[in-house]
Amino acid sequence: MTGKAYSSVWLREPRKATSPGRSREEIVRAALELLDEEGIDGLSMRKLGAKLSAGATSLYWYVANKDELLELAYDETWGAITVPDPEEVGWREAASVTAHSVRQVMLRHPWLAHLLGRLPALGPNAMRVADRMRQTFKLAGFTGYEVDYAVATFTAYIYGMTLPEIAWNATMVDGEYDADAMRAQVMKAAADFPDMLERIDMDTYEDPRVMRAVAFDFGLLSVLDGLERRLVT
Amino acid sequence: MTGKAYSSVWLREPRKATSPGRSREEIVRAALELLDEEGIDGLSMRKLGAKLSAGATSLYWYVANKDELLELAYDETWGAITVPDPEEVGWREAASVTAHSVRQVMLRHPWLAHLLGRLPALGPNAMRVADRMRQTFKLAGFTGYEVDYAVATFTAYIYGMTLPEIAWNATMVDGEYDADAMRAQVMKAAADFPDMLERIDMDTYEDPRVMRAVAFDFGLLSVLDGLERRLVT
DNA sequence: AAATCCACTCGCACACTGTACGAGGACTGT
DNA sequence: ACAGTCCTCGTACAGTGTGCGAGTGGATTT
Repeated sequence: MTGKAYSSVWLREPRKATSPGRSREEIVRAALELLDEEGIDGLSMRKLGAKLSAGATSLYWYVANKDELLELAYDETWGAITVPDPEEVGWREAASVTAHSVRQVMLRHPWLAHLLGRLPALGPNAMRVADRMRQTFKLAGFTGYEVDYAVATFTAYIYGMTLPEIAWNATMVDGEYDADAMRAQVMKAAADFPDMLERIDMDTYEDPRVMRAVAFDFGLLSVLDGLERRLVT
Repeated sequence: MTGKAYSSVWLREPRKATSPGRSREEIVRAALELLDEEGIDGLSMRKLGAKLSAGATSLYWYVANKDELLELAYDETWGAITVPDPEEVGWREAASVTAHSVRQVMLRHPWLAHLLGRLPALGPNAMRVADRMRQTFKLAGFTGYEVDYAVATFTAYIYGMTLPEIAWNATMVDGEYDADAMRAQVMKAAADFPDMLERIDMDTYEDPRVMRAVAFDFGLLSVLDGLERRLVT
């Protein structure tokens, strides 16, 4: 027996927008605003309805449920990602620009941290980016499954690096915590590990934003070098 | 003016367990069971209370709130991670074993996907692992901030690679979806991208579990090679 | 022995969530 | 005028985390 068909917004026909006022696009746009302003918990159907001067349940005409709405908003952000044509700029440059672009978009929409890697990325924008990434690593010289492995490694690095950065921003920058007080407390937690203590002490003299950016470049260079090395042998 | 002090379970004194019956440890253990069995949404204070034959709000004597409970459960899983002494086995071997161990633990506790990179990892177990990782990359030859960059790159890769794997398992393995039906639908979503279609077609002939493992090793090798390359120049 | 204290339990209540349902309104084509 | 379709939304339900305050039982102090 076959199981239930996998269901995603992208696998169904959208409702044709007959009414000029309300539309799926407008709802998604409003949802994005709410998400950017108040984060993932700030988006509730009631609030979204109010923002659109509509009843909460009216939205269910355009969107099957909240998850579907998130899928739509999710794909929308993929649209903002720049993926240069690798044929023009070379694969390393293309990969590098892509990586930085993904990071920037993630930092601009911190709520993505809760969706990335959880939702299937089947929307047209995500597909476009994924396709371009494949082209990039094909041009680099990968073939067969190794194209996938390379893309997976590359994106894994970007996600894994940016995710904690978002979390950090959420508690420290937007949050209401005092940096000095926090460091003092973290040092208490690390009391048993002299090396970690020394490490934390170093933090005092550096701008964490800059550090993050430098770390990202360092890691990106490493990952691309490591991938390139798979090609020569 | 100073902001609010950052608050985490680890930065407070735990309540001494005077009562023999209920204790913080027992609550965390029960929470872990619930999380493993029913996932992150399966854990509610009421359900957890019922499991322990207690009222939901009784737990608040031992734990300040749900987030704190999650912090405790979170750290518990770090305890299961194997980090070999790099002095004994060499840094590459130590890193490799660590990476695989983290992946295994994550796959065994899929709910971690919702916490990793979101919660600060300040618990004793997480600290132990972090410290060992630093030793590993110090032994490799990194110094100063580069130790951090290397560790961050390394862990970013592991998280970023395993996170989507967990999501995939959740929908396909534990989920109720039919693989063939899903592939057919995904192909529809990728209709505009001939290269992606070709790629999806390849999937038919491979065991995805094996593919994931191979991909992980491929990427790990790349990352470690890339990091090693930072040392020689 | 009596009184006080404190560790602990928990029922109730509040504000909030997603969304199923079904009654209605508005507009179209016949 | 009637039928049908598109669209709105009030109400309701089952759930969530958790603040509050009353209550209980055992140990400590007077």
